[in-house]
This record gives sequence, structure tokens and C-alpha cells, in this order.
Amino acid sequence: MSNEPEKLPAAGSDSQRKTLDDRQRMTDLERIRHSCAHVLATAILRIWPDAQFAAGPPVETGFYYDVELAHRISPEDFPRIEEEMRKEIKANHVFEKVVVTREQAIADAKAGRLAALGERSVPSKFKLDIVQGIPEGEPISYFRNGDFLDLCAGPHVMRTGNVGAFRLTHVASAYYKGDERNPQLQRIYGTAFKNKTELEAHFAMIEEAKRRDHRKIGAEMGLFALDAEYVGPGLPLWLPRGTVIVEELEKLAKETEFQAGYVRVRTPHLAKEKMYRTSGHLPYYAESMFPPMEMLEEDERKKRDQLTEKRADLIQLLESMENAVSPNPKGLTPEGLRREIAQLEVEMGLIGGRYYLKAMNCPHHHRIFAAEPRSYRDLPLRLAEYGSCYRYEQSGELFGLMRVRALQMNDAHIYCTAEQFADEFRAVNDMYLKYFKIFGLEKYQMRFSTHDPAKLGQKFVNEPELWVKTEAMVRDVLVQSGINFVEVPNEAAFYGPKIDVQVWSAIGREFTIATNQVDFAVPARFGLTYRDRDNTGKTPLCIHRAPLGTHERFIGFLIEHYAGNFPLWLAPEQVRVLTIGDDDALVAYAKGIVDELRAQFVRVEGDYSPNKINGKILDAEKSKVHTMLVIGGRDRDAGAVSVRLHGKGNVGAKPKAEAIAEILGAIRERKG
RNA sequence: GCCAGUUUAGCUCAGUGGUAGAGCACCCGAUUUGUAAUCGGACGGUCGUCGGUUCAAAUCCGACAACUGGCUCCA
Repeated sequence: MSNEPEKLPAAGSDSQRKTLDDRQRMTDLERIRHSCAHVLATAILRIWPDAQFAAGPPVETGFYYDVELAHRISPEDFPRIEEEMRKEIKANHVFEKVVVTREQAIADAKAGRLAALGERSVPSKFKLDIVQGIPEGEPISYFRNGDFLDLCAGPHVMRTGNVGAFRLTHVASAYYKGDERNPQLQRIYGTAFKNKTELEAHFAMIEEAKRRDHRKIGAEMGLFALDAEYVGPGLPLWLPRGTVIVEELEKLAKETEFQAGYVRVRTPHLAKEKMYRTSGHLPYYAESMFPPMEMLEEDERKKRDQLTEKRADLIQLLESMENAVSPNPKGLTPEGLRREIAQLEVEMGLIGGRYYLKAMNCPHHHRIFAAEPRSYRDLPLRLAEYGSCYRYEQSGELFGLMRVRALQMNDAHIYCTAEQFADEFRAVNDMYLKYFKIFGLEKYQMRFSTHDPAKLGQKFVNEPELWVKTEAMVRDVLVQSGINFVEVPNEAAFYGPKIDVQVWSAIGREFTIATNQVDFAVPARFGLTYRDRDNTGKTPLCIHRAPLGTHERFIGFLIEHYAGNFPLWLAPEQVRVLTIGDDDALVAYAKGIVDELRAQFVRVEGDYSPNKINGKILDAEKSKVHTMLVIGGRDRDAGAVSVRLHGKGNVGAKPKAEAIAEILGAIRERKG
């Protein structure tokens, strides 16, 4: 989750193009899947000869082929498509490679012969476009299996019969080359494996994934609710048991940050338009923000309407100038107009009366920095807040707790001098590692996003030396700490390099869980300065960091990571005391234990009902209570309790005091 | 936002044009029990919403909403 506006990477950028070398490294499984995509296309063409195909690559869990077809393919069509596919596999055609010239490929595409069973009356339009996009000098090849001929760099398995066990899984829609201006295609997904056993193991894993799904477990355990009708889509309600987890995480963050020298602040959930004009978030980020609330007085409204109208006129003029061939008679320049528009926007911001829900906390923190005069002696200043943000994510992007419109971020901004930067950055990094250890995150990867010098002044602020310097410092810290990271050029934020942490839940789903960004531009936009030793004002560097991400995504991740079986310190219900029967003396003994634990702030409940102990245990196990203390007459007489751990079963009886001490110790140390 | 799919009780799901069902949960009784299901009863739904077709709609048609899958890991 980014703190800041983020430009999408340019569509179809050549730097992402897979090289032929990459392709030759395709694994056996990828070859099977890619070949299966060709078999799929063959089958579709046998049923719908006018299908137009675009791309059909292997992907992480299988393969897909994008097809344009008037008929809407639905899962009901899968059986007959699969039947045609089985015929093609049974025919055991050779995957035959044919190297051709560019001219030949273009001619064949125009003749409709590519991704087809023969010549057709209309061109293979997507293949034609793809051929034309292949760089000069790169060899062009086809693969043929039986009648089916496709533009393809390969590689493939030897014969269609080598495609092992496969299954079509689902249909989705995809824009050609992922650009919504392009035609929308039907994407048929399937998966293939060497044999039936592996295919079945794959689907068993999917079942496991469904079982761990945070939305399902969240509902079962009563952690959170999504009430789209009354509260709104993407606006989660934290139920009491989920709130426990929220507050335990905040407690962890507060303790950790306190020891690391952070100070806490609190800020309102909204701010005036001027804030986001100054920060530069408007208008670029406006689409991701909730629309503003207007609290304008009559005369303010009038002035604002005038300015809005003038701005619209200027924008229209600018557009006509840019499209026009003849020079402007008034001698206006596009640059001048843009300056004037920017000036108008600043004036609009100055009117006030217009408030935005904040989509990020940094501007508020910057104003806290500005609220008092700062000396170099005050730095580094580390401002921390679990800040509430609101982002208007597109409706189709919403997903359980993972993608929401209201979120609370484990945010902090560290203001420091260039000399302090490396130490500060290292400390932030250490904090990430500390957290990973607590949560048992063994598999993670840091994505280090850097700038592209060619795009200084456009996509990236024009501070070439600062870019190089900070990137080098960040890289050094990562290398020194032996962290697993990848460097991704051209993906930095516009104001500095950033690190995103990718984690995988136990079922292999990938998430960006946390972010850490360097900012050497926005503090200047807010005119933030500190008084240095030489008695001059200097602009601080700023590190944005959110190692625990947002409550929403982090807890969504933890639910899947633990499959709802939270460690003791996080468990909504930590302990349940179960009596065997409801004999008065027994219940009194049990209540004494409950009271003792509750006095120590343990989340404990008692089940004193006269039901059978098996039934009570089942109840507690289903509720995922971490520790069950089973108490019968024998235990009472011995001053003992029988300890049973969720999912682990009975671990035996022990003296009451010992059991309580162990529980308190495990909670304090945040152990399982 | 776009394409597709889904929506029946708190949960899991039956119900293909003719009186809305089951199991579990919740509630009320009874059951005195040693580590994953004691028994009985009662309660619970305008079948997502709105509209249409029909003598009759959970069921057929349409619109809307919400949710879900996906929206370049490129020939």
C-alpha cells in the first residue's frame, strides 16, 4: 500500500519484454502448460472457427489463452472444449517449429492463418499486431500441432500427447495487453500437470486455500463484518474478537516504536483542499480519494464557481492550442497557461471550506513538523500514528480485508538529516526483521524500487545526486543485513526510492504487506526546515514507513497465515475453563481460576454448563480457543488443572499456579 | 470502472412454474458427564432489491445492488 500517489507503469514497456533466452529457460511444467494452451486454442477453433487469439502463456498456477469470440464462453462449455482437447492430445501431434521471415509472418497473419486451423477470410489481427511489435532482427517462429498453426517462440513439449493431466478452471475478462482502451478478450484459464496425481494435489491445495480464506474464517470466528448495505462496500466493521487483534497489534507497535525512540501523534481524518494542493496529491490522486465535502459560505461558493469556470476555460484553450496547427494570436504559450491553471488551483485551495478525507497521513505529519520551530538537535524526529485513511478504490478492486476503502496504517514519518539517514534507515529495516520473527514470517521478499535517470524531472523529481546517494545507502543497508531483495528500476515513488515487502501466506498467495519510502521532495513542498549548526534553514529528508502495513491487510494476512489459529498473545479468546459437570464446589474452583486470570488481563471465559465434556471441548476447539483448562473433581482435589491446547490435544495435568504462570509468560513473550 | 459468475434462515446447502425445506448455530427444558458431537422442544426466510411475463414465479425475462473470479507473470 503506497503512502503516496503512484503513476502506473507505462503500458507495454519494452523493458518488460521476455527475451528469447528467458523463454529457453522455461521449466518442463511451463512447457506442458504452454503446450496445453495451444491444445486449448486448437479445441476452441474446432468449435468456433472464427475465434481470434492474442496471448497464451503459462502462468504460476497454470496457463491461459486470450480469445476474442462472439460466443460468451462459460464453464458450461468446458466439458465440450475439454473433450476436443483430449482428442488433440490423443492424436499425439508433433509440436513442429517453423522459422519464418518477418514478411512471411505478416503475410500469414493477414491471411488469417495464425492461431488458426487454416486460412481464414479475416486477418489474425492480434497476431498481426504482435508480429509487428517484435524487434527487428529477432527470429520469428511458428509452432504447428496438426492443423493448428500459431505464432510462437516456444518452447513446447515434443508432442501433444506429452501434455499430461489438465483441467479448464475459469473464464475471466482481460483487456488486450492489459490496457482498458484495447478490446476486451475472454481469458480462458486452465491448469496442467505431468500427471493426474499432481493435478489432484493442486486442487487439494486450492481446497486448503479456501478453508483458510480470511473472509470465511473472519466470519466464522466473528472477527469482522462487511455491511455493504448500511456502512458501505469496503468499509469493514471490527467485531469484538477482531478488535482484540487490532489492539494487540497496536500494543506491539507502540511498545516497539517507543523503544526505537518514536513519539506518538494524533491527527484528524480530514483536511482542507489546500493540504492536498500543497502536497501535490491533487489533482493526480483525486480519483483515489473520496469526493470532497463542501462547507462553503455563499460568497465563497460564488468565487469558487468563478474560478472553476475560468479554469475549465483555460484547460479548453490549452487543449485547443495543443491540437491546433496555427500559432495563438494572443501570444499565449502552453507553459504560461499551465502556470495560470496551477495558480488558479492554488487560489481554489485558499478559499477553504472544502475538505477531503485523508488518503495518507504524511501531510498531517508534515504540518506537525511545521507546528514548532525545529533545530538540528531535534532530529531525527520520528512521528508515529496508527492513522485512519480513506481511499476510494474501484469497486472491482475491493477484496475482503485485503483491499478496502477505510484503513488504519501503522504509519510513521522520520525527519532526519542526510548524515542520519543511513542509521535511521537501518533501524527501520531492523524493525521489519523483528516483526517478521515475531510472526514467523520466513518467506518474504523486499522489492527495492529505484528511479530511472532518463525520467528525471518527469516521473521522478529532478534531484539526480540525491537519488543516487539515497539509493546507494538503501542498497548498502539491504546488502549488509543479508536480506532477500530484488531491485526494480523505474518503479520508485516520484519523490524517492521505496521498498515494498512481499509476503506469501501459507497457501502461497502473494501480498504487498508493508512499505518503506524515502522522500526528499515533499518536505520541501511544505517548506519544512530545521535550523542547522551553521544557523541556516535546511530541508530534512523524510522516511515513510509502515512495517505492519494496515490493520486490514495485515490481519487479513495473519488470518490466512495462522489459518485462524492465532498464537496465545493474539488469540481473541486465550483461555477457556471447562468444568466436567456443574457441581457447585467444582464451579467455584473454576471461577476462582477465571478470576485470577482475568485479573492478569488474560482473555478468559468459563464454560460451567452441565453438558458432556466432549461437547464442551468440541465447542472450544471450533471457536479456536488457544488454551483449554479442563477441570474435574480430581483436579480440584489436587489444586490442579488439565491443560489442552487447540489443535494439539491434552498435554496433561499440572498445578494451577504453574499453568497460570506459563500462560502469563507465553503472552508476555508473544510466543505461540 | 469493464467482462463473467454468484445471491434461498445466523452458517452450510436442497428445492426446474403449483402450500419454502434439512442439518448445524441461537433460545427453552431435561441430562452430573474426564479430553472433538447427550436428548427433546420452540424459534427462525417478502427466496438480494425493483419491475415484467403468467391464473400462478425462489424457479422464466429485464434493470439495479452486493459479493466473487479476472483485467500483459506478453508471440
